[in-house]
Amino acid sequence: MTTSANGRRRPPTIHDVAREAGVSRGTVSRFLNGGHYVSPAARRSVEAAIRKTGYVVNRHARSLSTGRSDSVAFLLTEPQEKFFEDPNFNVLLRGCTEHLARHDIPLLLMLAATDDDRRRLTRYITSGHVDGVLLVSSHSGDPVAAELRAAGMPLVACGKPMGLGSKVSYVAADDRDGAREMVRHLLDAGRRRIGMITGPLDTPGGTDRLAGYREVLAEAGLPYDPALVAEGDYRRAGGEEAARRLLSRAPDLDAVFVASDLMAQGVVNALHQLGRSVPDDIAVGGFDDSAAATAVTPALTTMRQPYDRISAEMVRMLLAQIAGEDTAGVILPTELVVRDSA
Amino acid sequence: MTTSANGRRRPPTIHDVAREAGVSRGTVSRFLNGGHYVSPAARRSVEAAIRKTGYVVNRHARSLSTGRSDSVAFLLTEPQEKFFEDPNFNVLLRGCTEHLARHDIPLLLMLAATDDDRRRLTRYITSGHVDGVLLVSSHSGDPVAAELRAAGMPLVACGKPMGLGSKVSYVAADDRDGAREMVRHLLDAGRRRIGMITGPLDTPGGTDRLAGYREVLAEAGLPYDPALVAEGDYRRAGGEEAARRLLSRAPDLDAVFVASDLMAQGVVNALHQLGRSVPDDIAVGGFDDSAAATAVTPALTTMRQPYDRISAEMVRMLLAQIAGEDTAGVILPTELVVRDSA
DNA sequence: GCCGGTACTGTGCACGATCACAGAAACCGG
DNA sequence: CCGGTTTCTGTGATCGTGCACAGTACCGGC
Repeated sequence: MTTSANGRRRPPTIHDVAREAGVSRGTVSRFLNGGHYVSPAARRSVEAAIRKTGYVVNRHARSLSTGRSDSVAFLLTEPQEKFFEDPNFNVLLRGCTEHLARHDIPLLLMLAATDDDRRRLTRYITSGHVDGVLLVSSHSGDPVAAELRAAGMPLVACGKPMGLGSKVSYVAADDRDGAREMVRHLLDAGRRRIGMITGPLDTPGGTDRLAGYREVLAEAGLPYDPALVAEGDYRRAGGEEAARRLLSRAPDLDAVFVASDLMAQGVVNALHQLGRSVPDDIAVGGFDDSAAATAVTPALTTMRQPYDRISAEMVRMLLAQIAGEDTAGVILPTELVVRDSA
Repeated sequence: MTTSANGRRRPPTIHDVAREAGVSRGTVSRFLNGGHYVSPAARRSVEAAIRKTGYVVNRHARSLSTGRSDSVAFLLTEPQEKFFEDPNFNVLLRGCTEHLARHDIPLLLMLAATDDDRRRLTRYITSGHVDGVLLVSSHSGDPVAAELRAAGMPLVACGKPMGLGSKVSYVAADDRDGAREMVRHLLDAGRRRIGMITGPLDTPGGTDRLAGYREVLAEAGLPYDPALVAEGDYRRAGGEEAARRLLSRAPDLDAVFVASDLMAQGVVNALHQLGRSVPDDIAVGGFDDSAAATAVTPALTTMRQPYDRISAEMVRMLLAQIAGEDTAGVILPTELVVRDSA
């Protein structure tokens, strides 16, 4: 006698509830979906029957019938470590979860580190399990995006996609303008030998911030010196390493614009170890205004990326696409946050 | 004229493929599921038809028919930041993903930070969208676990559950024995004033490691001094802070056993700032053997948790449960890794 | 008493797959 | 050429829902 009181394993169906409540399946179904056109008496007995049977709706059957799944994927097409380390990513993820929660839509995080994962998850997504996809990928010429769009899947990317022809909706911060403002801030503070540690230069975010840096230097009549620029990878350790490279090439730097706070944290550590004081010897400007900005001493002057607005906008656009509307790209402004490092 | 060549939006069904290939639905279905009893000629024309129509199986229909969903949830019932920071969590997650991939099963990561999220996701899970759940939660008297088990959902927890009556299968490292081995190692090195920074003491992992520490001290005839013990939260910053507390109370410590490498990293930083050298003044023993162990100088002596085996075991047990078998708890041994810090 | 309208209820079909089953075709040994 | 097995194929029935639709009951107004 191992099985419990109910010998059957089959979960209760809407039919069981209907029988228990003494009404028809249709009435139960109406009750479940808003409850319009259900008499108070029927409503009460259905409620009781649901409690008694422990009924939960079978989402496969519902989805098959309606064509919707009422869930959304958050797809990460790169190794998760890189993003999990970044406080901003957590803010973005949390924001998307919360905004979707208002519509009672669960968010499924899918991690695709390998090509094999990508294939498996692409198939999973296109086979109807989600209504739409929020995509995060720094190398955003991502074939996955094109593939999902081709399958007619609603999709919004975080960050400007690389290929312009792909017609992928996106939400991004204004990288170029943000970089301009930060470099101008450094110039206004009297700095003249300003270096930069960029993000990966095969991504739009990486190149746009570099472009802003170069523009402002040119406008100020300062020469562009490639020796003052080092490429980083948005990670803490990468920033530390890039700072060492940069200072060995150009010991006379008086400021560095670093394309992410996480890297800037590494930069500040490296400068301390090299005996340079921040900001007296060298000013450091970050980017993101992530938790890393205030976790370091001195606290970072940085460009705030409006991650709360970005997640809100991504969700809004995705729901619009799911509802059948077309959406385009959105670029949101950044904001200078002056603290102690510059 | 905004729509593309095919005016309809309806994705192709198995029926469309069958018609295109000149065979019946049954034959296409057999082809899709292993391909037994399908003649070579039929096979070829079905393959061609699938390519031509761009057919992908509708998983809702399949799941409705089979009762399976061929996907698994990885449920995190606490704020993600805490776990995402931990390199071990990434190893565990990656391991589960890979082991499931061998069975072609996608893993869906579900984050439940709030009670609201927990309700939503519990409903989502019990309504049939996944075949089983891998649960990670440090406060593992988790009501979610009990609820899912009550609904008959296969479930394996990472870490020993708090309530013994809950009958939840789990996989855990041998915390008590690991702690014993580390403290014995510190004693063997001649240390006598050994402090400890624990994990949260409302979790089994936290109390078991503390128990091991106390046992070995007692066996060595050393007194247990509560002033030498501080409670931490497994996070880097928490370790740093706990170390300061500990040293202000007991400046004559000659060793600390820290219940996680991430905290130990913070401890080493704090000790450096306080002018103590590691391991000469104070030896530091960690726990986990995570990436943090080698990211710090000196590299940490630590207890390795076999995360690759843990993930393998969790997946194996979950699949067994899905197949209808019963599984119990599994405790895996840890291993002392001697490096420079102790 | 008939009318139109509103509130409510039940029936049957559709969704897109799997699966059991029956029957056809092919093969094979005697 | 027969009976028996194996291989292959198509035809319903089925899974649990939502939804369109038909139908009932009640109500107020002329």
